[in-house]
Amino acid sequence: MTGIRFFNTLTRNKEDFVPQSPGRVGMYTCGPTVYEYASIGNMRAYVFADILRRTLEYNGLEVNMVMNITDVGHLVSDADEGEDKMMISARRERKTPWEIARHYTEVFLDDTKRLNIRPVTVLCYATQHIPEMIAMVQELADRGYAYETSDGVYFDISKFPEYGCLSRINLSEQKAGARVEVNPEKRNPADFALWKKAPAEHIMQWESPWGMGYPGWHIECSAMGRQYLGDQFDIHTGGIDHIPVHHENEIAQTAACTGQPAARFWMHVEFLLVDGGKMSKSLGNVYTVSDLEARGIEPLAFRYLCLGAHYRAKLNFTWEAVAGAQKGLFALRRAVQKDSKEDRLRDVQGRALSHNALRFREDFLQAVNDDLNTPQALAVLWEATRSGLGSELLELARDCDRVLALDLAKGRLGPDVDIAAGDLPDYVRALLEERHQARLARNWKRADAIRDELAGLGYGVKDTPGGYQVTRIVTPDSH
RNA sequence: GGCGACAUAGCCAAGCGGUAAGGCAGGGGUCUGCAAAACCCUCAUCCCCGGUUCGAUUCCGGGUGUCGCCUCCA
Repeated sequence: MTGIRFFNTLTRNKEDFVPQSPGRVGMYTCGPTVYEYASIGNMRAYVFADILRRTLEYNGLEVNMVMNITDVGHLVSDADEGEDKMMISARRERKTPWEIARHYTEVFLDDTKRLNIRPVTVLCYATQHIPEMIAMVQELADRGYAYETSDGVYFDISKFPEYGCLSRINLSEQKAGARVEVNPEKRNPADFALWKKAPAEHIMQWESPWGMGYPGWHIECSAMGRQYLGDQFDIHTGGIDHIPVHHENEIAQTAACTGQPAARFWMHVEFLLVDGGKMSKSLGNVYTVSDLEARGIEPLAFRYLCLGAHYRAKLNFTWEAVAGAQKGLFALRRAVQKDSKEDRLRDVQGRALSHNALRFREDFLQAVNDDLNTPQALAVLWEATRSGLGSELLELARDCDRVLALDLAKGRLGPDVDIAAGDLPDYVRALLEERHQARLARNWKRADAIRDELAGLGYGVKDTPGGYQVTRIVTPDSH
């Protein structure tokens, strides 16, 4: 079997990946803070985590994948300043934080579904694990890593000399407080909140040894990761922006309790850029999966776009690029399904792949196992489409799709959607019939005129040896 | 100001010591009344300048440029 190699942020090296328990992998993915709609930038991170999970499973490993939903405690600033994001959205939308969380969680899960991201094994909500978090904060306090201030309980970074091991940051070189005023009660500028004492207006608050309050964002992940995966698990994933603060803090918290940095492998996805720069609200380019659909781009075309770039490289999102991805995906499916007539299909299904197809499968496996080189994996599949595999190509594609999840065997084949004849308005049917007669009479002029007319009405006609085919034209917005 | 990443054809991008994967777009062709689809062919010497090497897009140094983090964010 081809060995799996992953880039580990902790060591900055590609390393052989071997699960600590044979055959089983425990992984934790930092989930969304459900205070607004997730952008396609967020979704890239979850597509990545999904590809990682699927690749492990493709290798025959059983994956226990845990993801959190942060529905409390994520403040506006990671420096523990500002308000809880949930509270701000609640005020803005005149709803309770609970309603906010429920709504955005639902939309998020729906988006992941449309992107063919498999449901995780354990989806855990921060608000449902408060006791575990309190226990961990208490443990840190008992071990001398935490101290109480007037507004909360903080982690004392000076007690954890390894702090910075992930981001390789030298705290003494950082200009903490250069831009934001540091809480004067903090012993060290980079100390972070484990527990925040809640002001009366904060709706989400719980009883604790330090009074009413709510957990810090970082302790949420540490506590839940530990609860579901143990003191030391295999992989922890997240966005590259989490390296310096969130994951550094997670490592500090867990290691202070267990002596181990939570996960053996830390894997991080790069950012998705939009038009060469960061997406931002002020530029109005924070797109969601729904925005893509509104422009006629199917969610899976975005997934295809993500797969076309390596996860550790920045990916530049442009409308031209997704449109290209959409066309490429259609073409790939067409190539795969070309020979998938039902009878032939039944013929090949379940049969072992031929020597030729197995070679492609091996190349594909090698690509994804090499630190998830999905661009290379896609190239292998494209190569296979024109290598004369015949109907067996479909079986190969099905197999690859266990990782890619692009609906290769059943997805849409083009921008136009076929319509059943019965759904056509009478006048359209009349035009079609007239055109058909015109063609039989070799009256090309009249036939083409009708085709144009139908196009104006939103219907496409294609002539095939077996007759004509009608489609509803849903061309993507050309922007 | 401090730290870091990246720079490959019109676009999205692999490769990272032995003379550049793949997709989209473009050009040419086969087929079809035309169109669509399909198929075939075609389309780059890798930001600049030095250095190391038999040999560099791939390593080192210096430029230039872009992006990011330090402040919210996957």
